[in-house]
Amino acid sequence: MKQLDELEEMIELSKRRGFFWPSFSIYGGSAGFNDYAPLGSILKNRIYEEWKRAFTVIGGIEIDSPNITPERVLKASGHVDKFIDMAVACSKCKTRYKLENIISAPGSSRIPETLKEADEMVRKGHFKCEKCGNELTNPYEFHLMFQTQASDETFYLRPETAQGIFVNFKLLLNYNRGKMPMVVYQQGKGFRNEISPRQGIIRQKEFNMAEAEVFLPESGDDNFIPDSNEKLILHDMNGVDHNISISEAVKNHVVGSNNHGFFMQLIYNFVTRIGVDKKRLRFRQHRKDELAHYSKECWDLEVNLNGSWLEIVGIADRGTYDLSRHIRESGENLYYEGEKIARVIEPAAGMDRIIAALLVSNMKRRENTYSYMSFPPEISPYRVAVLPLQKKDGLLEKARELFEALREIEPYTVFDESGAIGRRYARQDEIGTPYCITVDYETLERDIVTIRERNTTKQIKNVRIESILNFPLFLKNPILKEFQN
RNA sequence: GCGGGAAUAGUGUAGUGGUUAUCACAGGGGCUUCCCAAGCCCUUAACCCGGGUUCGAAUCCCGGUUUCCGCACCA
Repeated sequence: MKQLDELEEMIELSKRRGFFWPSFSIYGGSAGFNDYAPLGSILKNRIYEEWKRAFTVIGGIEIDSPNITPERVLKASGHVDKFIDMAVACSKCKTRYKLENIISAPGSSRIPETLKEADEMVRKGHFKCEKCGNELTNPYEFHLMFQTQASDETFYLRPETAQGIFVNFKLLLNYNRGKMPMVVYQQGKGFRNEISPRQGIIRQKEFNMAEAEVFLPESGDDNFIPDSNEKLILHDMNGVDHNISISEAVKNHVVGSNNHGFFMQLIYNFVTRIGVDKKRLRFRQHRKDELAHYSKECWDLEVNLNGSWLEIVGIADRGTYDLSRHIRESGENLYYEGEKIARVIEPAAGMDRIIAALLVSNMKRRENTYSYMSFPPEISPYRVAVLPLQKKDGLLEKARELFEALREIEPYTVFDESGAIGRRYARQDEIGTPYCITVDYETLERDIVTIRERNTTKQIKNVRIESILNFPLFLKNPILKEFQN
């Protein structure tokens, strides 16, 4: 078998065991789309639960708004103008240029609004291809948002979930009885017409995101204060690495505000809590020239995969950009306390990339070369497996009886009777099931079983069945604490 | 989007014009063992799609799709 890199290995495992796979494959597939398979679907839900938890414990509230968004909304947000690029390709050497970059050269004019206008400007400008010197002609539009029509109105599939929150600001603030700061989060799909989707779930045309809009009072910086002393790597806009805690980073003005720092910390805690390897993480600050049209300061949480850095969460300071725009375009009162406009910090997570990071982080290999997934038990798709030591002598029936009972308190329980016991442990290891319960001859005699832990392969013998079934949450069972010693 | 490789069971692969399409792992069944993918037997399962060349195509040619690597793009 050829040597796979860690990403290829993860993709291979995902297809084989059922975390995710390419969509529509019986019809030849379609680039940039993937299905979450059965295990991946559970995993994704688990991660969303943790995301919700992280924001709910600080008082956040959740909404769920449509994917299909009227043009007016995205016009106001700036996406319609910023997301439809015009480009020119060199007819000789095929090099492509963004029209914006070519025209906006020396002291020149505004950006054209229509294709006709662009064509005219390109003709007059006599722009030359930088590579081969050929003259550039025939600009074309490049849509980064998917467009659709309904009853003569133009809609787009949303490129981010954020706007669904901004347009609801007034209703949300009213719901929140006027209280600021206000934290609103949303999970859902986002859509971008990527030119070249790559690497499974890492770059897709339709993807899962989770965003939170943190609405802050106009002034002050004491609403949320980071308080962790854990040192992280902060790679600033000048390319300098700071190995300091976020609290220190705020004091040293590496990070712009306490509020911003707090949410960087919250995101870091969330991502590491679900099991992404700390050693693979760093924060990287956006340079001025790469900031989004709405953003003043932005820190990406990046994960190291295959030796290169990949953005998994962005924490952006959007300032008052979005609310101001919607106030202007809609004419609605999106102020608080009269004339004040809330400032916004936005953590925006790419859930699919987090899942990729999680899978790669947890793929472990034993000395005997067999592999296991070291997910935290709360995150593992299945929490426990029930295995008869063999099928004969009533063990199968006894095990099934335990399985049926256990499933009532822990639905994510697997039953596996086929093949040798070692093979079944290995099977559960590969999908990350943290505990296996084995039913053997002593179970028949004395109602006791053996529990085996995934990461260590250690076993606890002589566990009474009733002491398993008496706990409403299997993972909270004190018996499992023994594995921690 | 461009350029170059590639596409064969669930996964990884062998196969340079005529094969019953190779092998391993995984899966299912059985025997054996009875706590870590052991062994033996049986078994399920594949040539990306569409055209063309040819008596004959998994194999050669063209187009498409997907995928990988570069370039570009990534608000």
